[in-house]
Amino acid sequence: MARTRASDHDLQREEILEVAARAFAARSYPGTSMNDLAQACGTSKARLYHYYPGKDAILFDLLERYTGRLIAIATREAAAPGTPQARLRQLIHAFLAEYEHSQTRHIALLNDVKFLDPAQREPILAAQRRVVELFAKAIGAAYPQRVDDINRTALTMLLFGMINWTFTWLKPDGGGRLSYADFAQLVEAVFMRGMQGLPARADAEVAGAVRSTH
Amino acid sequence: MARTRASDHDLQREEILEVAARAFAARSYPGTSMNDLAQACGTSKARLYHYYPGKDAILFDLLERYTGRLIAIATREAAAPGTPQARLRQLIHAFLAEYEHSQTRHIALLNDVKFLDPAQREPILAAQRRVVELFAKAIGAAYPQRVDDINRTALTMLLFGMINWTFTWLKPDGGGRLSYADFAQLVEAVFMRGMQGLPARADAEVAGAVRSTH
DNA sequence: CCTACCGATCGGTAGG
DNA sequence: CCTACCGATCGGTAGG
Repeated sequence: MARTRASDHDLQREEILEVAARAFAARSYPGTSMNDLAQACGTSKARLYHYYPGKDAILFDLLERYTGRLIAIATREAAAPGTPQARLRQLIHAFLAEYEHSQTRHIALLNDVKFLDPAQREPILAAQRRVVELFAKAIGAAYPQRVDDINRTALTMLLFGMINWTFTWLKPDGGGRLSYADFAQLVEAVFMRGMQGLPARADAEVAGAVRSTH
Repeated sequence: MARTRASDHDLQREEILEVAARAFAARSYPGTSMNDLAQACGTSKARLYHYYPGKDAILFDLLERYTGRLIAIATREAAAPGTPQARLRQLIHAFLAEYEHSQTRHIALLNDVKFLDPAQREPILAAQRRVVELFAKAIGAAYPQRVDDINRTALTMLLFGMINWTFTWLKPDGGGRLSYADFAQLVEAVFMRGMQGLPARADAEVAGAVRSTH
């Protein structure tokens, strides 16, 4: 046998997570029973309990893996070459590319974190905060004169709002006339042009003026 | 007695809806039992069943009233005086003002429509489509040269994305430094400036040219 | 005689 | 890794 016991175990868990993400997205976490999951997996409830100690462990593993992937993408793009604006553009495109094939996991992340107990919920929320922070940094670096402590979070959530709920209307792989890549282009155009329209910070101008007179 | 039987009945139902919206927002529809609702209302389950024939009827009444309010707002703003751009600006502000004090109902609308059976779900979805359509019309009227059949839905959902998930991060009434009205200003600035950056439609330009040469 | 409820419990099913 | 179950709780309804 080529595959070891451990790797097979992991493969089984991945299949369970795939099915669970679909079920949680369709009926939510409390609306999905372990019997639902067993049936969707074509197996028994007892078999599920062999791979995971409980329903919550399935949700936690699912969300931990997914948020880990989002952090990896955001971290990778933050270290990419090019100008800050080019990096922000790449970040938008990279996230929408990920969202295109992670719809069910994304829905579970947005709707079901609240059903984890605090000890499991906290690391997931921390990961989400980390992703938001990486976006905030990317926006601030691209538009240093437009972003301040007051509008920083709002601008970040405004950009997230544009891309984070595509699953509600945009289907993957050419269901409609507009692809995820097309939409990324549109988000980039509207957001980045929109940022240029914001008033420049007074202190940013002063800092520049001070620097230029010394 | 000043209050009639009917109006008292209606008052009771409104109080139930208020509590139910809070519960559904916090724990989702399937995660909320009739016992939970009864306890939160400080009453008995039997009393709940006196006012509503079932749990689903509570969710339906809640969502029907809320979507009705959203349609009323969008319809009112569509008929307001001023330029198309001023109307779009007013529409953004009016929706964010509504969202500020409808957070729990809004969460229930976004997460729990799927738990209604098809006969009850369809009118709610139709109402949502109506709201989207009114926004699409407002955007198209404000920027006739930037909107076409391909980007119309995407631009509408992009604007909805900016405002529709404020409940995830923006708290009502000055919890933070940024108010809902401030955020509406920011959305207006970024979106409307962003729209100006989109390429003008070829046929729109041609139509204008044709008109000017005749 | 109806409405507006009550305490108690129905038949089934949840996670484990 | 299945069958046979558990304590508890689900949405909904009985009699009075």
